Amino acid sequence: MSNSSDTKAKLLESAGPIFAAKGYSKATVREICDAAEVNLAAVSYHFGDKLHLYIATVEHARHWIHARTPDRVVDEDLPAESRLALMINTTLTRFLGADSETWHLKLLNREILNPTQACEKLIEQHFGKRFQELMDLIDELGGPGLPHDELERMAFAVMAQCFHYVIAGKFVGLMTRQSGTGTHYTVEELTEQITRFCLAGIIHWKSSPFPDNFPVPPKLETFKNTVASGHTIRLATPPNSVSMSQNSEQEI
Amino acid sequence: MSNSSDTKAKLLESAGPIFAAKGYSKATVREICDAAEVNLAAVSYHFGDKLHLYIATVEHARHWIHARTPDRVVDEDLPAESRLALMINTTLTRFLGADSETWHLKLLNREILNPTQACEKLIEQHFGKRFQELMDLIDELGGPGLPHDELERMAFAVMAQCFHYVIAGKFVGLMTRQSGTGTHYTVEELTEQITRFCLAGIIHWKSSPFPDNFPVPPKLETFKNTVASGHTIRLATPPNSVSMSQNSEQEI
DNA sequence: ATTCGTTTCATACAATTGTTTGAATCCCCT
DNA sequence: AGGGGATTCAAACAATTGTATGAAACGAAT
Repeated sequence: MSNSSDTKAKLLESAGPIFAAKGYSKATVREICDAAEVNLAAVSYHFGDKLHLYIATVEHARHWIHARTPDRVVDEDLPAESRLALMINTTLTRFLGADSETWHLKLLNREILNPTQACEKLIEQHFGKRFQELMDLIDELGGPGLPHDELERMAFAVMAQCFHYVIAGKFVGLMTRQSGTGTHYTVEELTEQITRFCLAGIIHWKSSPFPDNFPVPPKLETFKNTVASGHTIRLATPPNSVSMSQNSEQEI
Repeated sequence: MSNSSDTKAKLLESAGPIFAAKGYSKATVREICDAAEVNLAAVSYHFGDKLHLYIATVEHARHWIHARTPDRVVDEDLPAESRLALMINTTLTRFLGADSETWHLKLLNREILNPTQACEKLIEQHFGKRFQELMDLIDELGGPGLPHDELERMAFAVMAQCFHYVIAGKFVGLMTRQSGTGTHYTVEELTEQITRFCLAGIIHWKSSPFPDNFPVPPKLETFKNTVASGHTIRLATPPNSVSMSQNSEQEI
């Protein structure tokens, strides 16, 4: 064995930033091996092929993030409002904070936008648990006994606002370019904004009515009126395993 | 000139779904020309190169979407709550409705996630105006005189929730896979959910306090405590023009 | 009908990429 | 010391891709 794990580790460390910066298909095995200062055939020897090197790299990134920013242990005596603020702040710090520039986080962002097998493990080992905690918190805040689907969608409402500035960050930057408000999107300001907004939304959820004079199913003029209403959006590929498919990949 | 515009149009029509499905770099000129049933050299002749074919295709998609689902003219007499619901429903219908499966919308989604020159035009000609309308509406609902930055971030809160199920749709699908609540994410249910949640958030915004006993800047254990606080997130590339850069492209 | 600019075509080129191969080298164990 | 498996290496292969080339076909104006 000797220094086998040495080149393997060097490959993982070097593949990370390249995969994170250029994506899977645009990253070349050659430049990864060059960066790692190992031979070209090392990938094939240690990982089988490029795909399995990628999967191993994502796993490595997950371990790094988890070891570096572990889930904070919340004090049970803390009021629910503060715990929500804490949770939002933790998420924002993870995604927008100092570590947001590391390849580890960029790679995880990729997996959120375009999940592969590695993302499933991510959900099993991390996101699933945190999401359940968030739903419990919302149930505690919004008055108990909320239907599961409403609870779930509200949890996504919180997550969506945290994720938005990461995954659509470039778009936000373009939108705010002329108003010059780019400096108002710090972790602190966003923590306060999202917390207050979501707290108001959760606490007043039950008493917030949907406008009853909402215009009838407003099918657009040229819209196909067959499935314009009641259309269920497709959410990922069916129950099957998410794999590295050739088509429909998120890329540019 | 003769049938020059014919092959040009055929190229645009055929390049659209391919670019939308596979992204810019993974789409090949060969398959586009095969689909369009034109010669390989036609791209070089009519558009110069592959990049300018892509830009022209995005422009074409924008025109198609705009002609197919024009902005609805809202009745000024409608209460602000209903107008917000209408706006949310329109956005959701556009992004999750029947047209969400068309290549035109998929291509625009790509531009939101990873803007190029084409996205700047998109913002100038469409998103910018709609965003201003949304801010005006929020100002009307949340009690007038809200600071511009708060207004802007609240507008993003609305947008974030609408966009979330599109850009992170696969992730949402994986998260809800075991709870079996995938059927609860229709345009109608999401319209009601997001509208009620945001209405509560906007209307009770001023009276929603940030928890004062929020734990001090909770720097994580192993966190670099230099820039852990007050770190401004990077939003897109600086004031310069967004172009098709080699690195840091959203892809997989 | 001839001419000339425009457009299309088959083909080739140069560059890049993932993967394989077989020999050379290293390192541990007896 | 040396045998032998594990590892590394340089080189090459096969496939793909963007682009260039020069000839052929077309169409309208003279």
